[in-house]
Amino acid sequence: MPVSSPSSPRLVEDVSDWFDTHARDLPWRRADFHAEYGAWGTLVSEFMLQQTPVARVIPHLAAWLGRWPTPAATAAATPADIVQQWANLGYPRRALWLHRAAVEITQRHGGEVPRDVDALLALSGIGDYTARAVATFAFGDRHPVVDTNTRRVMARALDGKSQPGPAARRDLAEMAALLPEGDREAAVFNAAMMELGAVVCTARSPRCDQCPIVARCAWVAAGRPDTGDERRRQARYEGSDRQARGAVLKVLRDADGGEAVAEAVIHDWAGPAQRDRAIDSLIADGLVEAVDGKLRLPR
DNA sequence: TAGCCGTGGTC
DNA sequence: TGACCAAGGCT
Repeated sequence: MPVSSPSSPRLVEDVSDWFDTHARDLPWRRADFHAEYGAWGTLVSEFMLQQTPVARVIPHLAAWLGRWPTPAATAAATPADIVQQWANLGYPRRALWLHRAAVEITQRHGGEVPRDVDALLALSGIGDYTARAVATFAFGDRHPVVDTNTRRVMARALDGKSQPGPAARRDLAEMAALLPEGDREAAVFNAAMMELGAVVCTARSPRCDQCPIVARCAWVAAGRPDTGDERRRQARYEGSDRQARGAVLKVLRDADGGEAVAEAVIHDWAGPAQRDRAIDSLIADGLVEAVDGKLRLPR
């Protein structure tokens, strides 16, 4: 007898059925998106979705793929163009990693996004989540795809906890044990768990009255207790080096030719020490170049 | 592995 | 208002 989902077959079925009727109509879920951009489109969307909300990604994704529809086209762009086009999506190192991944795909894989998870993991900026997301959603293969939404749903429904613990390799095994047998069914279930966590089983104020598995949720059965939160808390952003880096980069993105004198990136809230620290770290990351006392986006 | 890395919306 | 949160990954 196939072990499709030993502990909760109905849970898998109900989440998948709910997804069939409630899935949001997102660009990267449309057939014409896959027909036009293939696995590269999926890969780019997943890069942008790393820690950036769906609503902010959508318009940037269309513009990006319209400009650079293939790995080869992306690889041929300059880092300056890449960082500029990334605009305010945040975490601009991701833009550089995406560019690097495009170069690697062009060099190692003949310009075709690899299907193998290990080959995907070997690309810049691709980790456990993105590698399996591409293999599953672009190629239809059967892998556990675990993001923060999936981990929260599992923590609540299966473990009776209000929030998931810190991300761990064990999450992949837990999700793998739930996956239905068929490739197609597994892909749907992966997407369904993410969707449920994103729109119903949310971090704050979950909509349990709209949940397809509320009747089998361990956390609800326990009375929705606050079981604590072991996740790391984000460092304060206001006044941080991250904010200083963001401010410096914004000046360069907005500057004519992506170039500005160092003095022009001073900010009232950042002293010269923090400014220099931000600039140095941006240079170390390859996001900024210093030439003749001027700063510019990398060429 | 813990700390770090943007930006803007939400409550 | 400020803390929390977001389809993570790298070092």
